[in-house]
Amino acid sequence: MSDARPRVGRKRSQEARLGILKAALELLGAHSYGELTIDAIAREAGVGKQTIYRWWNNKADVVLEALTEHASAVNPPRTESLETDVAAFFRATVGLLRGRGADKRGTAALLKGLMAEAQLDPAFAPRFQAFIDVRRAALRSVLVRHGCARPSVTSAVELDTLVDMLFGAMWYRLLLGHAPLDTAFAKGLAGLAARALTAPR
Amino acid sequence: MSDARPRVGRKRSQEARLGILKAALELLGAHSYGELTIDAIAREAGVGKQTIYRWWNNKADVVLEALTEHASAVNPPRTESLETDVAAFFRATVGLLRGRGADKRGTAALLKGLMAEAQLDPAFAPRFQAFIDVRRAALRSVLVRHGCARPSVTSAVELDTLVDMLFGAMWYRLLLGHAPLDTAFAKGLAGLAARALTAPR
Amino acid sequence: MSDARPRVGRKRSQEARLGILKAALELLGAHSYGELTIDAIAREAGVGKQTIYRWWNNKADVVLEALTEHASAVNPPRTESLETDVAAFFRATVGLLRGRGADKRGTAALLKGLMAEAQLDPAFAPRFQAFIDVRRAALRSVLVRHGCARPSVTSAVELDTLVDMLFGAMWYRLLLGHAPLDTAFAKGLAGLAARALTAPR
Amino acid sequence: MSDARPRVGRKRSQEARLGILKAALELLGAHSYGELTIDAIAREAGVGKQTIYRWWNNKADVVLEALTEHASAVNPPRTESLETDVAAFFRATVGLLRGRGADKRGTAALLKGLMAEAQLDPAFAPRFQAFIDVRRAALRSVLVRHGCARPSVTSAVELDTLVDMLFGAMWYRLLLGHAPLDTAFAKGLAGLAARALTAPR
DNA sequence: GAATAATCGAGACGGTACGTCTCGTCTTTCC
DNA sequence: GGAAAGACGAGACGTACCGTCTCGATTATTC
Repeated sequence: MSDARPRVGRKRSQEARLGILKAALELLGAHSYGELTIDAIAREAGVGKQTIYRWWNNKADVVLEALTEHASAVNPPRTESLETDVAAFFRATVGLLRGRGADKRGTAALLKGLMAEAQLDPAFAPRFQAFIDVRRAALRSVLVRHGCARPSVTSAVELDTLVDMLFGAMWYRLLLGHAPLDTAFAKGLAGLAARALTAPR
Repeated sequence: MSDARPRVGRKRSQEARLGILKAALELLGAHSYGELTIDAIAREAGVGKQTIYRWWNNKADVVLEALTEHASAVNPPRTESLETDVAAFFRATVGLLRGRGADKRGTAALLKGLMAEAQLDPAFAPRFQAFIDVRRAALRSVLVRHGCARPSVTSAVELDTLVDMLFGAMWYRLLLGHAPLDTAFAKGLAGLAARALTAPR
Repeated sequence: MSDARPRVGRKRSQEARLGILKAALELLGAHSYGELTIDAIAREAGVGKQTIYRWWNNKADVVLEALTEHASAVNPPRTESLETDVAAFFRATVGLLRGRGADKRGTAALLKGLMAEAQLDPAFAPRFQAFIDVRRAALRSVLVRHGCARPSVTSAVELDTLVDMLFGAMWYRLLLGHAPLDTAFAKGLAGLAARALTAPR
Repeated sequence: MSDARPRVGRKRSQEARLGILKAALELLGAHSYGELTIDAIAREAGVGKQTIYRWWNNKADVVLEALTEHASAVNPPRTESLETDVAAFFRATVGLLRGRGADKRGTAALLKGLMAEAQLDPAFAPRFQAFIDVRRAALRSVLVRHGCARPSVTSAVELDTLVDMLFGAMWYRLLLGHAPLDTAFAKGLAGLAARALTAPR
């Protein structure tokens, strides 16, 4: 199953790999995603450009891996309230709670850049898609757990639509920035979702 | 208010202006937004690059103007059913009904490109925002008309959240392409929205 | 005959052109030809790389033009003695007399580099050839003037061979550096040539 | 004198050594010297790059060794005529008679490449010099044998100059390719040399 | 026969120049 | 003064080799 091909030759340098991811995040802390450059990453990481191109296709791939590496595992809390769970979910996704150092600008800028890149580079889209799908599945499981499992109430299609509405609203605000992505918003979102689920047909 | 500046000298060539917008749309029909280039637009339109930069800031501005020029006025139908109205709205926005010629790939690619640009170019973001706001206001007015005006039922904040959910879901699918943006989706969306509005607190 | 094509558009910047040639010569004064870089020339000249590639094919072309621009016209002195003329010719070619400033290392290094490039880059060879041909023709005319015109004495083929011997010896010493390229050498060369011409068959 | 260092450990693989030299020559048969690459040699020879760098400094060193390995010993024929000897000498040097297989393009391309490298790489120059010196000494001995030994006729300096003229002419034509390096040329060269030696002062 | 040591094929590494591309500006000539 | 043409400075792109390094495997020698 595993293609254990690289048995000979020098092994991939983890130092270089982590250095590149770290450099990407640090540069994203100081400049916008659009200003990020493979050249700059290589310079900052003290690495040859070829070492980046050997393992990634472009800066979007690097940033995506930096994000997944950096992001803690997606295990949303299992509380009683759907509102709380959804809010926690958004917090985890957008990184409302800023980290230390390089994370100054939050994960938001990073996510926006990746979404932009997925639009401009068709080759990157599926990789970004896969990242997104994990989140979608997680949110979906939260909704299922909160009592939308009965087919009589909500069909699978409706469930997917609801996931799109929730995540869609989040991304919409994230991308456009016309309104804050705060807890109140998450609560309102969850409330509307709950009412949609419990309303009589 | 009116800066009556261009009183002397040659007048702006409408031929050039329309040629540029037309060239941009035609090129977008053949290639992706990311591949679009100011140089290519100028070449295709038989125009000097300076003529473009004199009136627009970058390709995103050109494309945005081409879109607004091209897009028919936003006047969604006023039917009895919220579902129908929402579906019509989406059709008008995304251009589900493909046009002829340059519009082969639909407006979808164009919108995705503009959203991407708004993420990467901070200067373009507000202009794109303005374009978006018009749509948001229109959808909001549709919702209001369909009986969500009573403060007892839905607060203004909730209404905004609902708009974000509807438009968000649409953009989410548009940008990620994980599911079709068809009429069924529009109907499902509208149905969930209606139930959220009518459910008991 | 003259392709008077570029009638519109910005004209070629002579400032840039001369700046590039000057930068190339200055860098050659400080480093060897092999160390010379298009990047460095562009940086030194304060010029975009594309401006170099627009008018030249590679660094060899730049250096060749810098050399011809810099070299004064080839008009060897017309003295009575063949020895003197040949010596003067070599002096003019190799640049035994060092110039001021950028010419510190003499033209020698430059010529060696161009000859090397002509071996490595087939596309450059004919351009270098043309440069060489001018010199060959000039030396040949010197020989003719000094009494080798009588077909009874020297055939055209022999004359060519003699030119190859004279220039060949010069280049041989220039390229290998096993012996000095001084006036004594030039005199000895001319003496042997004169004897070869005047010897009985 | 002998640095009996490698007393323990694995011995140098002659298979690898010969494979590298063979690969270099074969690649030189198919491409120009300038296109030759250490990477390509290693790949073609099925050898690690380090194995090349352990024993040679760069591709010029490899090619030079391939040449000396490949070249038959320099023992020019001792005939009565100076013309014949010189012609034979050139044939042996340039390899006018093409070999079979890898030698398709003759030794010419190889020699040109080495001369070019000697100009660009100061570290390689002396090694190439040594190769050249052997040839020079051989040609010189030929001239001496043919009666130029009497100091009354030709001084040592003049003899050196004559060698430079002969070899110089050959290299000049080899490098520039403006005229063929055939037997007629060799004969003409030898004839002029003979006349220069026998002419009265 | 184990320990030591040097070589081997493989291939990743840091570095650097390459030649191309697009950007947004500037200059020229024409209208 | 606008427009078409096109050169300009700037700088990132992705590729190609360079010469070095790290692997694990393979011979030799030495203890």
